[in-house]
Amino acid sequence: MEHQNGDNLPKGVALSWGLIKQSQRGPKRELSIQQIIDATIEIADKEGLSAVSMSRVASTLGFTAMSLYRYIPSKDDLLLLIQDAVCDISPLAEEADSDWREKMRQYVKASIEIIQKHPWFIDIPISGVPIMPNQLKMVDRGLRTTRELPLNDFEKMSIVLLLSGYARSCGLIMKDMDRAVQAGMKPSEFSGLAYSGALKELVTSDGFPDLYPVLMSGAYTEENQAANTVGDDFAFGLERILDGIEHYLESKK
Amino acid sequence: MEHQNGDNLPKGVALSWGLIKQSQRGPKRELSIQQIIDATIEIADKEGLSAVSMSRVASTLGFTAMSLYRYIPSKDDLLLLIQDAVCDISPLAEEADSDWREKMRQYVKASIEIIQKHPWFIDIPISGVPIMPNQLKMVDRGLRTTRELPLNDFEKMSIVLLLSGYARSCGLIMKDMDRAVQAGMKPSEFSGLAYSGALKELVTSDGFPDLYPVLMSGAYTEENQAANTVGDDFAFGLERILDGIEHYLESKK
DNA sequence: ATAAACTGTTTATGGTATATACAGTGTAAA
DNA sequence: TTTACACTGTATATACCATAAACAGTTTAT
Repeated sequence: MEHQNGDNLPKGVALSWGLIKQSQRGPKRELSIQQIIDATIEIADKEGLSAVSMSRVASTLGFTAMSLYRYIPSKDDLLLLIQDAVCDISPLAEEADSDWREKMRQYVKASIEIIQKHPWFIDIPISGVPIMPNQLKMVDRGLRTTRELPLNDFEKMSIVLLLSGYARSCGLIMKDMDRAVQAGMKPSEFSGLAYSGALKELVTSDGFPDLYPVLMSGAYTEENQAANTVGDDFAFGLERILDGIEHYLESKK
Repeated sequence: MEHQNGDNLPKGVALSWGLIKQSQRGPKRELSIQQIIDATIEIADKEGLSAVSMSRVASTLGFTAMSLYRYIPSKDDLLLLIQDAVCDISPLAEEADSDWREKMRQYVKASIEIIQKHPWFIDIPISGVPIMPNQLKMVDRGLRTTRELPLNDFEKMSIVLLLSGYARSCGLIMKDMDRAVQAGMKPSEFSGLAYSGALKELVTSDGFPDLYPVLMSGAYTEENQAANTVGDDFAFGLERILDGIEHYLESKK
């Protein structure tokens, strides 16, 4: 039996699980991984992921760039760590006494909110199936929405994949909208995206027969709707997913 | 009326639309944007996105790094261009005489295949709503699956969002699986992901009550299934989406 | 007391994207 | 034909970046 601490994990992942032994000798540490993560998130929130560099993070904390490497193996690991950090949803909303549809709605909503609070989240490419603690907490919470349902494990995982993928898609678009609004566009006159005017000249009815009417009507760039529009669209797609799941549950009886 | 060529577009986007004027004077160009794009894709396909640098691309073509800047404004633009380039699905499969469910299946399949053929695709963060020609071709094709359906433009866009987001989620996971298999893991004995052993020691039933059984059964890391498993999972989620859409269509009657 | 193991820093290396200045080249206007 | 110009690809230079290596100081175990 292998009772190893699972050290074949990437170092950044091992760090996030707290699997790093700390020997006693040597001076006390003046920094902590948490401080580094917090500082990095603050920079990324304010100025975007491109503003994050090792020296920038370090100087924010009053240290040199190289000092960070006593705590974190590489910048890529740091990015994984901040991605995992913002997945911490410890104080999760009331979810006890609601049906599975409402639980799934809340799960998707929570996932989207992470992206909205931290738009850089989506700029960090997903390297694979989640294996970090808070990300797995999210998966756990997603699975919880299916706890009472008569589904096998594969079915449950597929549903979580469905929901989280949808949340990611919505988060991406809502991030766009938020950014456009913040950039000073009045929702009333131009709540759509910045390039809708140009697109309308480029998208022809010949080359894009099905996109053309949707673009012209403003539905593609969400022009003629208030800020809650995407919220509505978001809800629409989600309800279709939930309907599909419900239909499947009924078909199994 | 503004009959401008829509020059408020980002330069890389304008390039992809062929909106760049070409004056007559000066020496003939020895390169072309297409050559650059092709060379970049070839490098990325073989060695991953991290192997792509301006000098690497240029030297592959027998030129200096700076020469590329006579064709492409920046590396970021180049990445957008290759992302759009592989979205070219001109020879699209038979889609004429099939019902909408089958059309949607084919659309999702085509989207996933792009990611499988070009695993770097998902490593390029999506900057926003698609505005490049081939990406819009994909959107157009997605909308086409809804042509015969009694839906308004917003409903159609929501459905395309649903389908493309799901394709992206599946593509991500299938990319993982492919990579693991290529790395030499025998599907029979260990078709799961590399870290499932470590995870099983870290994910406790207290902290992850709903994930724990799923992980232990092997469903999370897809251990005990052949390579086509994800194909099955992929199909499962998609059928739920389609059921949900069908349910909605019926409810409108 | 001493050696070991750690700390943060300094310095150095090789990489990156890309601004700028340049010499050559083909076309358009004189 | 001459000349001016707008382009070409290149060479050079800048400023950044991640991070390896060497270092001097500090705490603890022996």
